[in-house]
Amino acid sequence: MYDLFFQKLNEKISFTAEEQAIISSYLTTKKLRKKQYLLQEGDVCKTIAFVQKGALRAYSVNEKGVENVLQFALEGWIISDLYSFMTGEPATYYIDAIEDCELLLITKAAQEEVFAKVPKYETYSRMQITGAYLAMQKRITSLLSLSLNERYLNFINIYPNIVQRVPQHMVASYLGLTPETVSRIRKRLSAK
Amino acid sequence: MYDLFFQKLNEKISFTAEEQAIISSYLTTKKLRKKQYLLQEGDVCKTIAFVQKGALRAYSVNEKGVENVLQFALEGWIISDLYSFMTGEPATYYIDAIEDCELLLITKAAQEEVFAKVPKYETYSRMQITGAYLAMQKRITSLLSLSLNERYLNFINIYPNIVQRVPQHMVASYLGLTPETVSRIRKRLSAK
DNA sequence: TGATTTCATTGACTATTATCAACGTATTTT
DNA sequence: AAAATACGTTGATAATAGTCAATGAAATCA
Repeated sequence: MYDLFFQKLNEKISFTAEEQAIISSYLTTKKLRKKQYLLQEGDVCKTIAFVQKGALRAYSVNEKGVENVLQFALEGWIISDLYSFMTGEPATYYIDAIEDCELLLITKAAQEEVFAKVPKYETYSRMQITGAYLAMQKRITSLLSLSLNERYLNFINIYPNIVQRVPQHMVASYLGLTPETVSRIRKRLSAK
Repeated sequence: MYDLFFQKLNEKISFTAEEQAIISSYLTTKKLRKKQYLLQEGDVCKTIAFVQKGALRAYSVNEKGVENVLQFALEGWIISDLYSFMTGEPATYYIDAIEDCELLLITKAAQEEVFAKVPKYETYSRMQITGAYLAMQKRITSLLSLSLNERYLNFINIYPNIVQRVPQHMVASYLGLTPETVSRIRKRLSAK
């Protein structure tokens, strides 16, 4: 049932069967159909979601209605409005399903009980957020120092599976480009 | 001696005097003169540095010799090449002192012993990196969705103290702009 | 203190990408 | 199955920031 979830955990730290049983007891499952929201701006984000199946994105919408994609999540990834989750403040972005999804959810209260009962889970959690921090740092470096061509190439190198499953205009938004520009970059690249 | 350091810790979680004594015993101090390196590209980053006094920056240098500022750190902040620190791989960026600095250092081995002896310190560490992650997320949003004017204004709003202490061309680099562009933005803003 | 280097500003020019609009195709909805 | 919507591509144009170069001021160094 929770195979992928524990596979990911055990890649970083090994958990015993008992520990896994304790953790499991705090998880709930949720299915989302394509285009459904997991979270809407203004709601408080009550859970962190682990993706068992499907694809989601987190995005904000500015005054002019322009969408900015902050994050994608595929199988094995985690997605949440972490600021809202941590503070209880209303969310500043939306999370919705790009494909039909199966998720595992954990609430803040549940997470804290698991931290208390299975300290290794807090270590895992620290390592997980550290990894997310480092990935984000790479993204900033890519935004600051690469040409648009390199930025796109770098992206499809790191996330080949995203490019195949996500509409191009969302990728453009993630990269800070217009859809037209991504289309032209692809054209240039395919000409070579 | 370690006043500022424990002040920062206690803002998030309170530590007893004993706990603070244990943690202290794992810290070392280091002074840096302006322009000295804390870390050079290619070295393994052995420590995380807490800034007691002064200002530093982390930056990478590309093939053309262009510097890209990834991070600033002032009093009370933490700075490190976390990827190198975590993995033991050679650092991909430099850290140097913008002003004379006084630092507290903790090695990876020391950190792990402290995690074992004072579990709360791991909780603190998780919260600290989570905060850094969220700050970085805001920076990405600023890079993706704000006009250059707004980006500069947003920066001086969040970090007024950095603008006063750091050369303008480093701020420009942090914002992904040329020094000329920042100069023109400032001119435009002062005209209003 | 005088010399040297670093830094910020300004102007002229160029390259690049966003914007706007139109079109054809694919996908979704009813 | 037909209609409506969403998506990607292409072209023309405009706006914007980068590049290059020169200057003066400030900070650093010897």
